[in-house]
Amino acid sequence: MERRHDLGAAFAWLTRAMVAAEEPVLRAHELEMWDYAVLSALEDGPASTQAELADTVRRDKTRLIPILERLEARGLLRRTPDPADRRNRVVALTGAGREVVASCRAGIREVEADLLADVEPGERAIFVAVLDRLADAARAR
Amino acid sequence: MERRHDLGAAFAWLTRAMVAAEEPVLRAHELEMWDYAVLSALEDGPASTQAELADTVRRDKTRLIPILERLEARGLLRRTPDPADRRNRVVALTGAGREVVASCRAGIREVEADLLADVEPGERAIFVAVLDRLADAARAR
DNA sequence: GTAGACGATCTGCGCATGCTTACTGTTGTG
DNA sequence: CACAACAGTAAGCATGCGCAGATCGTCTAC
Repeated sequence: MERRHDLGAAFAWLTRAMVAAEEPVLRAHELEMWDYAVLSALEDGPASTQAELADTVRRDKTRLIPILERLEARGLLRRTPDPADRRNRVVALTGAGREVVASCRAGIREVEADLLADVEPGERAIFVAVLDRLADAARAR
Repeated sequence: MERRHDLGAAFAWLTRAMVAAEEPVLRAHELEMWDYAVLSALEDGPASTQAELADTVRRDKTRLIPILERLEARGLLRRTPDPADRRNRVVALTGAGREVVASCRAGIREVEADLLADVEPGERAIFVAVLDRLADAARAR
């Protein structure tokens, strides 16, 4: 019987550690973790409704609203009424938002590199690839 | 520039997914997640103080107390005053506790196997090994 | 056109969390 | 012996969370 931590426990610890390690990066850009999550989700393209955006970032749609307002007030994103269905508000990054999230990501990549510094490059690549696939699968559920 | 999720986001999603997937296993043993975490932490040996135990499971010591009382009432662990320093209560698994946690772990290993089912065995071994090492490092901080 | 569905928003409930304070019993140090 | 430090316990506070309900404006199907 192999002797190791439960995967769930390992994921939980690493989540905590990453949140803590990334906090200075986000604070340097005056962003909360959820702000970054939202901006990051919009990088692949606008969200056609706020409800859809709430779903992709796994956050309650009512709790998402203050975040969107803050980010819009800072000029990082725009909410435009959808002319085809005026119930919807399309959420899209602005140029400034794209810059901020790119800068954040660069900082976060450094933190990640630090975490993985002691892992041999070959194993590191496999680890990251598998993690990415598993995350996709977990997200799809 | 490689196109992938942030590690932190991946860890967070997988944590959620594992908590959800393991819930039926724990419920079958009438355990909360924290109950399992406590019992699991005690598997390697008794905790010489409750504060130390709280620290290893990363839980506030005052919040740990009701958990310990519940588990002790169910006969899964024992809190014995330390004769050498009667301020301390040594927390140790009972035989029943050891059985329950072993049974839980077996169920959780199945859930984990399910998660990793689509990963090729060689990559799976590397992934699990690296994850385990990273978790240890994150925990030590 | 009327009814039902849906998106955005607001408000509030219940729950879990980490922290803080306070109290008691115990230890050991000066 | 007195006093500071520490473990265990209890109680309270502020925060953040998901979720439910209500409202309003907007579609869409009949």
